Order: sequence, then C-alpha cells, then structure tokens
Amino acid sequence: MYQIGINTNTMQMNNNLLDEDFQEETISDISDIVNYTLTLSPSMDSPDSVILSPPPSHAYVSEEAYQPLLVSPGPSPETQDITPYLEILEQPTEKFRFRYKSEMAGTHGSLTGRKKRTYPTVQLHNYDKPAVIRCSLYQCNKKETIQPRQPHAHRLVKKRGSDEIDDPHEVDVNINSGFVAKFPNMGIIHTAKRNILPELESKIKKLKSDEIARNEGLIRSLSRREEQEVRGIMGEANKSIDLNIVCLQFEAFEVKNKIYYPLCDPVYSSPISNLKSALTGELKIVRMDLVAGPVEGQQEIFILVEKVKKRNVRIRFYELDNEDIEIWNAEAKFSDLDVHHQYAIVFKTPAYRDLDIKNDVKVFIELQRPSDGARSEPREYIYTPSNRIPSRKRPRLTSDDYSTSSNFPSNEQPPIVISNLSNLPAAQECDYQRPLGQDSTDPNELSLEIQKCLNSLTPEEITEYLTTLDTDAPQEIYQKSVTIMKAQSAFIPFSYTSHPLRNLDSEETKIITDFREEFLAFVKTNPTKKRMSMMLKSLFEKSADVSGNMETVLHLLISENNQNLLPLLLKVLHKYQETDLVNMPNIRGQTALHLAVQCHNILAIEHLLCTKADIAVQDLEGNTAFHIIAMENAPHAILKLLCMVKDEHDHINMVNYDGLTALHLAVKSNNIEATKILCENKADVNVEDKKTGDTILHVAVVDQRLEIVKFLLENSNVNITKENYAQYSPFKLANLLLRKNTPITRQIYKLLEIYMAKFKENQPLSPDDVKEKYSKVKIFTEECLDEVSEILDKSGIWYNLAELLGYDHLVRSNIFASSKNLLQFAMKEKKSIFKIRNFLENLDEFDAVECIDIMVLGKQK
DNA sequence: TAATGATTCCC
DNA sequence: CGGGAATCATT
Repeated sequence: MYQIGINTNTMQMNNNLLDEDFQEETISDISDIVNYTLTLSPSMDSPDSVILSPPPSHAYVSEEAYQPLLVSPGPSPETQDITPYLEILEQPTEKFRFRYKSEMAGTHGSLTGRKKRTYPTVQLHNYDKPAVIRCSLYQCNKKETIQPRQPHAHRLVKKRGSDEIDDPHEVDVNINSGFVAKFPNMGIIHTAKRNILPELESKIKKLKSDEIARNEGLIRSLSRREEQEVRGIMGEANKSIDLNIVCLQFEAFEVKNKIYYPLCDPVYSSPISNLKSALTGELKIVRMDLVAGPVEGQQEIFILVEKVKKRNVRIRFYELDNEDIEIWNAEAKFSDLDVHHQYAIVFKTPAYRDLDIKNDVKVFIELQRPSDGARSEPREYIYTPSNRIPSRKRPRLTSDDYSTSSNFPSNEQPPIVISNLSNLPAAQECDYQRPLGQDSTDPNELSLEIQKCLNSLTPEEITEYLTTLDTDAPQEIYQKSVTIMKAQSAFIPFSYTSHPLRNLDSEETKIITDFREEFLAFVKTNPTKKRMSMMLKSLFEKSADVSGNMETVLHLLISENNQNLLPLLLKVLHKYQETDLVNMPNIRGQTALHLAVQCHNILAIEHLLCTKADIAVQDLEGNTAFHIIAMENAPHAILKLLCMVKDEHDHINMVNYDGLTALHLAVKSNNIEATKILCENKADVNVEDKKTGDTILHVAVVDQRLEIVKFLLENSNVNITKENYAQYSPFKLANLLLRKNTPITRQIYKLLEIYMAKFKENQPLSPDDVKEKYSKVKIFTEECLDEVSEILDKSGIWYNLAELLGYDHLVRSNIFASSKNLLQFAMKEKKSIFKIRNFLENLDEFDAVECIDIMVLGKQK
C-alpha cells in the first residue's frame, strides 16, 4: 500500500493483527501500486480494493447502484477496523445546474448535499493523524468497462470574492474535526466544447506531476515521454466524457514536504447530473388532454411534457394489480412528427388487453427514456367499456305474442308498451304464490291501494292519496337518520323543487300512456309481488327498447316532471325494492337518479335512494349523481340527501372522465353551497384533477373565488403547498395572479399568505433547521438556566452530564457546587448548547431537553 | 430546412 | 438565485 514506509504505525498494526492470508494479499499489492500510479487512478479490480475500499452498507453507494462495477467490495470484518478508508457522509444532490463560465457573474446556487443546507461531506476512518481530504470533479463512467475513472473536463470551483478557485479542494482533518471534511460553496462550471481538451490536459498533467513527486520525492516538470503519456490518457478521457454527468472524487492524503501520499483508495460520490440538459432532465407529464377513453385504444391524446428528446422517449401504459404488481403494459404509438418541439406529444392509446371489460379499468401512463431507463411519475388513465349499456337484446316473446293474445281492452292502436302480462304462464303464477307472512310486504296490500287510486284518477286526488301511502325507507342505506330530511321534504309539495328536463316527443308520450294503461290494468289483477316485479321489468325493458334513448318509463316520467303517475310508480318501485329497474341506464348511461337530480326532483331522489339506487353509477361522461348536483344550482336538500347515503367506497370522491371530482365541478361552477356541503361530508379536498393535477384550491385561486378560498382555508385541510403537475402550488398561483393587480387577487393572496405562515409554523422543524437554530444560540437565558439546573439538581444527573462534557476530573475535585455552576462553566468553555441538549437527551432528561428546546426553538408543541 | 444542442443573456 | 428565453452552432 501507499502507506508502506510512510505510515509505519498502521503497517505494524496490520502485521500484528492480520492473518496470513491477508498478509499475502497485502504484499502482492505492491505490484498493484505500479498499476495504480500509471493509470493515475486506482485499479478497482485489484485485490487491494478489497482491503482499502470503504466498508459495505454505507450510504455512499447510490441506491440506484448506478455503476455497480465501480463500487468496490467492502473490506472483510477483520480489516475494516484498521485500514484507513473514506466514508461519504453526505452525498451531493442528484441534480444540479451546471453553469457556463459566462454565467458565473453574481452568486448562483451552490452544490448542496441531498438535503437542503447540507454539503457533500466525507469522513476518514481508522486514521489518527492530521490528513488532507481532497475533492475533485470526476467522470462517472457508466460503461461497464473496468477502466479507471478519469477527471472531468468541467470545473469544480469555489468562489472566493470575485475569483474562482479550481479543484482539487482541500480540507484539513484531524481529531478535533473528527476527521470529517465538508465541502461547501462549490459550483460546477460547464466548460465550453472548445475548451474541453485543454482543460483535461491541464488536469491530467497535474495528476501526473503529483504522481512523479510521490514516486521520486521531488517536484519536477514532465519529460517528453510523460507528456506523450498524458496526451494518451487525455484522449481516453475525452472519449468517455459525458458532459451532463459528473461525480465527486474524495481522496485522503498525508502531506509531507508538499508531496501528497494517499492514505487509501479514493471514493466517488453518486452521479450529479446537469439540471439543464434534456438528456438527464426530469421526465414529466405536465398536462393531459384526456384521461379516459375506449378499451379499443386508438384514442388521440395530447400531453404536455418537460423537455424530451424526440427519439429518446416512449409512452408506456401499464396496469397494477391490488398488490401493485404490474400485470399489463403496452406502448402508445406516435411518430417523430408527433413530438412538438420538445414539449408536447400527441399519441394514440394502445388497446387494453381485454376488449370485453364490463367496468372502467384504471391504468397508468408514464414517460420512459430508453437511454437511461428513467421514468416519469405516472398519470392515471381510465379505459371505458365499449358496450357499457347492457344489451337489451335478450330473448323475449315476439310482438305477435302480445298483440294477438292480449285480453286487455285495447284501443284503436295496439299499445306499444303492452307486453305479455296476461300471458304469464299459469303454472308460474302458482309458483309465485308465496305463503302469507313469509314477507313483511303483503302483496295484496299495495294493489288494494292502487286500486283505490284507480277509482280516483284525478291527479290531485292521487297526489293527496299518496301522502297517506306508507313507504318506509330501508334505513340501512343511510348513514344518518333520514327522518330530518323527510321532515323537511314533507313540507315541500311534490312539484315545488322539480322541473321538467325536456319535452317528450309523441312516441315517448305514447309509451307513457300505454304504460299507464297496462300498469293500472295489471294492478287490478291483484298480482303477487313476484308477478308485479316481472310485469314492471317487462314494461321497463319494453320502454327502453322502444324509446329512442333507451329510456325506461321511469326516465321519461322524471324527464317530463310527471305529477301523478311518477309518484305512484316511485312508491311501487320503492315498496317492491326494484333496485335493478331503478338502476337501468339510458343511452347516455344516465340512471333515473341522474335525471332526478338534474330535475331537482327531491322526492324522486328520496324514493330512488330508498330503492337503493346506486349512487356510484357513472354516465357516459363518467359523472355520478354527485357530479351532476355539484354543477346545479339546486336546493341544498338534494345534495344533503345524497350525502346521507352510506358511502363506504368513497363514491363522493369519484372522478369523471374529465378527471374531475364533484368538488371540482362545484368549485368550477362557483357553487359555494355545494362546495360546503361536499366538504362537510368528507369529500376529499386534496384530490387532483387528473388532467392538470389541480386541487380545488388551485381552481378556486385561478378562478378568483375568494369566498371559496376562504371557506376551504378555514374549514378544511386543503394543502396550500400541494403542487399541480406543472409544479404550481395554489400559493404560487395566487402569487402569479398578483400581476393582475385587482383587489380580489390581492385579497386571495393575502389570505393564502396568512395560512402559509401558519402552515410553516406548524411544520415540525427538520433536523437541519434545529441544528441551524441551535448554532445561533450561544448562551442560556437566565430563566432557562434556572429551570434546567433545578431539574438536574433534583435528579443528580448533572454528574453524568459533566462526565460527558469531559469534566469528570473537575467533578471529582468537587469544583462544581451545583448543576448551575456546571452549566455556567460549560458556557464559558464555549461548549455548544446543542451538544449539552443532546447529552441530556441521551441521559433521558427529557424535561430539561424540552426547556432548552423551548428556549432555542421557541414555542413548540 | 428544421430540429436539436450549446452558449449566452436576461429578469 | 432559479427559471426561461434568445441566439448561435451543428446535424
């Protein structure tokens, strides 16, 4: 090793402690030194790396295992305690903007550690004398070649005043500094293409002369032959160089007579890539045109992206199962021409693996960069079934059957809707007869009531009569008692809130007329519950078949805001719990509930819900009843009613095919009441718009809805800092909107500013913040001193504290009369308060620790 | 040429 | 400072 003849201490130690095998290896290494010195860089495949490289499992190995081959195996357990090695305590950031020389005027950001306000830091282990740690800029050979690392042509500079100091940067370490070297305030200068060779040459020359000095013990200039050699290496270095990725090299030296003798192998940081380059820049989908589409694929989608390279980007669709395991993937198709500049891509969706899905399927889209395998954050996409409307083409009796054999009084025209009610097989009818008492619903009861209706056919009378008809809501479908609502709605006349949706055409009117006739006639036959069900089903399906929009009678009655037959039908459906019929969608995927909500028909809604209408059904735009009501300026009672339904699956937060929740729609349509009600009913205020990543707070800010912003801040847990896909937080947006310079934008910004401050206050301080705050406090306040010393006097722990502070000898000679004495003495000695605090923490003196924390950090908790 | 990279400039 | 854009250079 290099320390042979330099550091006899360690060598002797080695000899004493090493087993024979190891010694053999050590000796054979001497030949490797030659190898090392010639290549100016350690040969990683040589056995010496086994001895000298850092121990395994330290953080210095980047998690991505960027270049596994260059990470040396760690030393064996018996060697790691005695051989010097470098450990990287703080890796540099992964991304950093390399600046050109011309950009270096003024101060730009400096290279930090992985966390803010830290800096690349290394520690030298197993060495006890003063040493020098060097940091310089190296290449990150990603090729799987086992060649030595070469210096990088970029410059690692430290600013001192107006001039820049080039690498290598040196830090002296010793016992006092704990052999820790921190490298702050460094920047990376992107050397221009034309200067790369000269830069490399000078760096390599410098290394060469260091090496000569080390070998020959004196500093001299290079010989012709050596210059030639340098040029050769330079060529190599130039060939392998990647101008957008660098890493830091750390070396430890013992310096004698200005000659640097390495103490161990250099270590290399994880790669730092240039933030400005499209080759290494972050892949990101910033915005999507569409977030849902047909299973068959071939849907054209526009996405905005962060800078990409045309031929170095792919769009991948994939699906995860419940355990987050990828079970399907496919690539979207697009050509070079579909990549607009470097910021937008237009592509066609791939077909989903199963074209016959019955329900929506959620998948993900991501960008991928083949060159380095980098991926973007995924975005959600929904495949929608192509045949969402269940086929009504089920086998049924032909028209002949009902037109010929109907024994109901028929009009001039054969009724369209009339089905085969009278043809129900008698045998079946027998089967449907249930023993009385098996069901709480007495089949005869209803028909009697309806018969009464028959006799009093004026609408007014029907309406009046219906108020007496009892329809118990199955309470279990509500999460809260529905009685309050009922009490409210009882005072609302049936037509009070509702309005027609549209005018029915003649065919539709006929459907209703025929239905009415058929239905009432059927009731006369005093049917059992099962027969009634069959009849209704038959009539509903008939209606759906005949009407242009596949609408059931129920749809039609709601649409025309029918005042007499509708209430009757609703009660019947309710009474018989015809959930399936109630959930039948029309051609646009709308159920009766969708329409009832649009018509503000509160009583219909209530009945439908009591018939267990599904609040999660999405129409062809993906809208649930919640979405619809959120856009409507409807009576509050309606939304409240919907919110009362038990909702274990969070249907209130469902996203439509525009990627929006009901809350989004409420805010977008400035529907303050709906916004409030949804929020009060545990709708998630932080769900993002799947196209843009906007939360409702983003929307409220951009649309300048002061009242909504205010409400959200005061009454919900909106995240002011949550960024949308374009990396704007609501706060930042508010700030940008200040440019409009209107009173409202100013008010909104002010409001957010206040909550931002509150938010920051509540943030737990990061360990770094704590350190920083502590570093500013040098002495105890009187108050804190008294308090802490009282605690310590009581517990007697201050003896242990004194020990930890290195005052054990003073304690033994009874110099300190009390803990207050001790603390005052420590302050005089300039012991850091942070140190004292941490000692106390180790001693489980948490009360004292809290005292000090309060003094330094201000009020916490 | 048009697209992509490199460099400089600007707020 | 960090972000972006203008401008020059190369492919």
